[in-house]
Amino acid sequence: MTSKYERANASDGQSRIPDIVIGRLPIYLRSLKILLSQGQTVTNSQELGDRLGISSAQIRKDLSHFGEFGKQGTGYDVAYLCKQLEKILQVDCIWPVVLVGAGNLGHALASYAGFENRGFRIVGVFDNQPDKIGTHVGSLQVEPLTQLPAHVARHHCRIAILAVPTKAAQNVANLLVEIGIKSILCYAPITLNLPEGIRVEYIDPVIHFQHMTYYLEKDCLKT
Amino acid sequence: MTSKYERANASDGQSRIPDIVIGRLPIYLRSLKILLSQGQTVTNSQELGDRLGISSAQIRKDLSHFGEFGKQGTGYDVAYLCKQLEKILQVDCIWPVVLVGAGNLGHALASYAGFENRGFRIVGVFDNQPDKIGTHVGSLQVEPLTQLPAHVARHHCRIAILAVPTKAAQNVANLLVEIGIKSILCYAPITLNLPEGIRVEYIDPVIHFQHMTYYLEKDCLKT
DNA sequence: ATACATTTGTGCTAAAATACACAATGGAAT
DNA sequence: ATTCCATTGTGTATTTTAGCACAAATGTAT
Ligand SMILES: NC(=O)c1ccc[n+]([C@@H]2O[C@H](COP(=O)([O-])OP(=O)(O)OC[C@H]3O[C@@H](n4cnc5c(N)ncnc54)[C@H](O)[C@@H]3O)[C@@H](O)[C@H]2O)c1
Ligand SMILES: NC(=O)c1ccc[n+]([C@@H]2O[C@H](COP(=O)([O-])OP(=O)(O)OC[C@H]3O[C@@H](n4cnc5c(N)ncnc54)[C@H](O)[C@@H]3O)[C@@H](O)[C@H]2O)c1
Repeated sequence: MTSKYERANASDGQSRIPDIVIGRLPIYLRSLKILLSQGQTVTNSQELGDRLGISSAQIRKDLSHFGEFGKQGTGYDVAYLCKQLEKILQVDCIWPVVLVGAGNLGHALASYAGFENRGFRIVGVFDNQPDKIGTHVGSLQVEPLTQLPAHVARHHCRIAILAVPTKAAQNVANLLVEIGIKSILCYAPITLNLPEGIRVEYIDPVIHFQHMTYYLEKDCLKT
Repeated sequence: MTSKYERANASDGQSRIPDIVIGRLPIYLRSLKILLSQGQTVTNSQELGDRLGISSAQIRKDLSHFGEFGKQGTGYDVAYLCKQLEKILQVDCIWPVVLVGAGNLGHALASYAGFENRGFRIVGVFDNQPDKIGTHVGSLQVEPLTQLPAHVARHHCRIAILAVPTKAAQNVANLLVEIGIKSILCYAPITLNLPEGIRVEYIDPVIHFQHMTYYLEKDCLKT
């Protein structure tokens, strides 16, 4: 579905940076931006690691894939490292995102104010139920699914949020791919089957719960 | 060969099963339950792997940590493997969960019907804003935060969902730990600092988006 | 009964990820 | 100017994770 290594290291055309490293960068960025908002100007791999529960060596090695951002003896300039990470992740801009499914979850997402200052904006909300269409969610109005292709084309959307019922998810995902979406954040509790080159990430709280319960002392309600 | 399995706690130095293996079991279970609901009685590691984008060997090896569940030449009985995975993950029961934060996201979660048949039930919703208290979310009524400790004790809750604003998240998390919560699913975009032994899992859609954009052709709005 | 087709469970190998440890560097103090 | 200290960036070692490949088991067809 998604090849793990797609982008070359800037300094070496051959080498690829492990996806697991890329996956940690947004965590670093999130923490750095909190430091920045608190007025801290300098940090170091130890401090950042302590905050995140990651070893300092891990952080240094991850960053070293992309360049030298720190100063020996001092650490990292918070604002500078933020900027660099935003550039690496390509979030030094605002990506337009379409949201499909204007149900309970869709409403929460559409009215969420925390996307914009981290690089994303929901530019359209779509549903196939007549009674949903025209209703307001956040600052947007729900549009019919038939408008989705034109909307994606007009806004050059490459990212979609899938917040439809499980039974509709695969079909809607197929449609999204057909009209040019490259990355899907899927909230439906199902693994989608999509062509190579389409990246799908999943959010399913129950997966997290079931992971947690493995480690808990059993003390739950009998069924 | 080892038909017994042990809980992989931190103290369990000898025979602990890698956390990454535990993390895949809920994915297997989710897929198996879909097969089951479609009436399929038998599957095999190849089919399951194809559906999930995981190698068949990986699946067999993961399962082999816990026992022998398959039949050579045939594969796995879907219902039986489901039952076994539910037992291993300790979701052959219903875990009571408390939800803190009755905002947009809290509403979506509280009214979500998909928890119960996968082992979880939200038994209380809490908020500290007077205007939220008493309002209905799903089938529950929002209670004041002051009621939380008694509620957790009464229901023997060990799991909490944290859906409060970022700036309140750490404080509320500290409270949750004090009153006996062992596992937290945190929706606030922040890494919590909590004592050893408390498990926290995070859901932050922006982390997923920023991971995706690394691999996308840059074609987003300039800021 | 025998041959054949499948698929598991697993010992071993390969690859990936993480941790260690330290030379090199920059800044502060004396 | 020199010493001292903190911290980076990275070569190497260790640990963890994934993949390979096949004997053993099971069912089916002849
Ligand atoms: N609500 C939650 O907190 C929550 C939690 C976990 C997972 N989920 C998952 O997220 C998804 C959405 O959940 P929800 O609670 O918002 O459900 P919902 O039923 O409230 O909303 C689903 C929306 O999708 C629309 N829809 C249905 N078929 C469609 C189609 N073919 N094309 C476009 N729109 C379509 C419906 O009209 C509805 O508005 C579900 O898959 C659910 O399992 C939700
Ligand atoms: N809405 C989304 O789709 C979405 C998406 C991503 C992340 N999040 C995150 O999830 C969290 C909740 O988001 P939301 O959109 O529901 O926000 P919200 O503002 O709608 O709701 C937050 C709720 O928490 C309550 N609250 C505040 N302080 C509290 C405290 N100390 N104790 C108890 N309750 C308290 C508020 O009264 C409010 O009801 C936030 O951290 C947000 O960043 C939300």
